[in-house]
Amino acid sequence: MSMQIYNTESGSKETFEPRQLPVRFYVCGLTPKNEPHLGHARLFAVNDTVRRYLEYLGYNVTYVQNFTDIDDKIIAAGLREGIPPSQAARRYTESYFRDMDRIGVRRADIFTYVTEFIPQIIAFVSELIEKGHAYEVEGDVFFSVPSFPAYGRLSGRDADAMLAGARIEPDERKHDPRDFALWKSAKPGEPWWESPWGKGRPGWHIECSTMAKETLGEQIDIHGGGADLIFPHHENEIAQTESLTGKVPFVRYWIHTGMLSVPTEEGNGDEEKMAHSGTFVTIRSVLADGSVPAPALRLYLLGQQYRANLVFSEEQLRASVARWRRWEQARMTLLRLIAWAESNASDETAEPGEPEQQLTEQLATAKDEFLAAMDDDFNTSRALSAIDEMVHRANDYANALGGGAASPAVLAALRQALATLEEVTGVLGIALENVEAAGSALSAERVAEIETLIAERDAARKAKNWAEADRIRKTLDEDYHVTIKDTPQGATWNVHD
RNA sequence: GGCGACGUAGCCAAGUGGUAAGGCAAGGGUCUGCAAAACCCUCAUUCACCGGUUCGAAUCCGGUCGUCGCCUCCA
Repeated sequence: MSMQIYNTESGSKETFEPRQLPVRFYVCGLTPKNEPHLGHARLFAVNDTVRRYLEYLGYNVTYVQNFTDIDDKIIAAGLREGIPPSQAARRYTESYFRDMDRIGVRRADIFTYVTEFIPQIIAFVSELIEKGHAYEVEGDVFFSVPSFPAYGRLSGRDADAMLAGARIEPDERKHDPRDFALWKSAKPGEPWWESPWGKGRPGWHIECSTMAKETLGEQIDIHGGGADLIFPHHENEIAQTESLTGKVPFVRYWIHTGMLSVPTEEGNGDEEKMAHSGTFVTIRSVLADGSVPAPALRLYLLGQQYRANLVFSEEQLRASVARWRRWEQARMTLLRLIAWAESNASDETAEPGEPEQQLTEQLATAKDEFLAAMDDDFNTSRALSAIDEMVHRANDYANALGGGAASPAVLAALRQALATLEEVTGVLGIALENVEAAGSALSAERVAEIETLIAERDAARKAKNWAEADRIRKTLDEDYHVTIKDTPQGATWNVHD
């Protein structure tokens, strides 16, 4: 079964066949005008997962993402904070990297900034004018929608619908109400660049057409973005690029991620799309108190098929934290058992026993399901279930292991289970250790103290001095925030909140 | 008003013709000196509602109700 991708343009799943290698993948990034919110987190986590899966399948991928670092909202952000627009853009670009690093979104191969492509944008616009697809009016340049008959192909809108539904008064300088700005003349006090049409700056839309062409070429394989960009942004990108190059299609697969909304404060069951009317929950705020490890947030965001709209829910976020902790614990258990098996090796037969064979088969079946789910338009919800199954089976196997010595077959089975678990979670970009918690790691002295106490407790337990054993456990719990787990292979511990 | 999507258990969510995955929550049990974690069992005769097609539908068709997104800055 080959991989299927739902293409917005056709409205159906299509077999993925890249035009050429590397796969050319462009994602509409954000306008750095504020702290990134959960909607951004979802968008970039989803596209990062698509990228990781393509690479997992063996494709080389060139992944490009832009920052629209000049825009009305950035100018407003600069005014709001009393800093130049460029500085506001830089500040929130840094916020983007900070937050995305935390939730495991890998850096793009190429990040493009609109302000670094002004000459190319001007050249693009000039050529559109020469080819009769654009016209200048008083320092502004507009794209002529009627010059591009295929307009509306992506969003499924016809001209009548677009005109009938228009809620804003069209600029009367436009030849057609649907025409949109390619270049905007500068108003007093705004940043500007020199152009053949006077001082001004790029309109929204043209930057993506230009930067995609400059970095990936005239035709690309995958273009991602939020579902709210289908119209007009992506419709306009198609019009600009195809009018310029004459090559169709500009994009082979359009991938649009569903919107994330938050319940309104009234609590009446209504919800509002994130970033609409200024309503948004920042990534930073969700991760602030440490109760939601960053990988668990990513797990939450991948919990639904990416095209569906998602209503943010604290309760579901907590459910994802619990799920992630179970995975994390399973990994810890495997690591612990592998260490134990390595130091307690027996020279028994290397023939795998019934439990080992069973575990191996169960994990292979679950992995097949994982791959089938990902092949089916990146159905991460299904894929997560497959990982649950792996964790489940690994824990089951671990529970059945006794003390004593481990045969080579046991060690091999444990290593195989760990490798499988890390492989599939790696494809989804979900780390199985809380790197941020590890950053506040205990000192060596502290660890030594803890291990001394554990040794004392073991001695007390061997002597069946339960009162002393419990006293030590209580000390560890309250003074060291350490939870003890007794296993057939010895006591283990971990730090809790 | 136009375009599109959706409506599955207490919550979230897979499932596009063959008899309802998974997670969280809840209840019971196993293991344990007691715990913790894990594991086992239970938890939708039913998929918004009404008709229709079919041997058979959550899945297809028609209608009704409801929700959401886009059409305007947005990821």
